[in-house]
Amino acid sequence: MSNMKYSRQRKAIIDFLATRTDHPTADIVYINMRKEFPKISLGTVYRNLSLLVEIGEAIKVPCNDEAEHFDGCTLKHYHFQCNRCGAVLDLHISDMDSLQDLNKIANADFDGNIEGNSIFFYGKCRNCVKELEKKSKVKNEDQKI
Amino acid sequence: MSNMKYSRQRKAIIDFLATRTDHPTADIVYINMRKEFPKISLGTVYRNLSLLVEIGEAIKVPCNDEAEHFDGCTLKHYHFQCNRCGAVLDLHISDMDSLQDLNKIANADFDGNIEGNSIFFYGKCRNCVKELEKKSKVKNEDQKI
DNA sequence: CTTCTTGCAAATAGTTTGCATATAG
DNA sequence: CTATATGCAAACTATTTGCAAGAAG
Repeated sequence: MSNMKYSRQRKAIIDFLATRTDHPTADIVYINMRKEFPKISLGTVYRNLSLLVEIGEAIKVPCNDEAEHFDGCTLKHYHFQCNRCGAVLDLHISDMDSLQDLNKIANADFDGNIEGNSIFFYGKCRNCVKELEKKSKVKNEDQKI
Repeated sequence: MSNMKYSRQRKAIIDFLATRTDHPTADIVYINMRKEFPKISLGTVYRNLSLLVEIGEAIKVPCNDEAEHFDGCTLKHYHFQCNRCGAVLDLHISDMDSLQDLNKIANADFDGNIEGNSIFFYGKCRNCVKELEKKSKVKNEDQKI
């Protein structure tokens, strides 16, 4: 990994991920890169994203979507996906203590070695909660996302 | 969903899922169905699997694999994936109390509505732990999975 | 110069779908 | 009979890869 050369495309992808909190898919990254590099290819985007994951500058967010989501923030945190609009959001839990022993608890009944876990929350995001409130008040209005 | 007709293929898929604890992918189901129905198509397998998921007779196991894994056991339990051999196993946690308040804890700092979570554990399964022990004793032996 | 990176296009893996035929009710 | 299910093949989506040309060190 030390044999990595600088590339403007990679730099742009890193910068882009840093500005986003919504964990874009490779395709979203691609679309945005094309503004600056009209001829960039999806292959380049994928190659760089997995390279960044390999060297720890990004993580793949495990969520139950068809497509992989990428996160430029590698600090430990949890993720949430809205099952109405599909947005993937960060979740910062202040009371982490409750989660500390999760692996230990799970290992108690498991014949093997548990090394980690990934927790994924789902529900309705703030916007969708609002939308739904509106809809229940004005029932004859069409659904707008 | 009440307009569902009986089919021998669907029955066989349900029975097959019930006998397996390792959460097969659609492809594995397909391969096994071909023993009884040599001309069954992957399309039929996929159609039935998603139908079963819809009516709650099976669940999609959320794991970070390329392919979807299906589980015939719809009772609440957790999953584990071995990051050496890729096996997906069930995890039965007896001390569930610790997990009860997870949504509540997460919701405390979240602007929206958390409805559920999925926890996925990873590490080394029993077999791989054994294999690795063997390897560290007999270092000149090749890796056998 | 040598190695890494890119753009392009073709390949791949998993899954879905249109359609004519077969089967259940 | 009528509606649902099947087999088959083609379509589709996300991702990966081979290769010749371009940029970095």
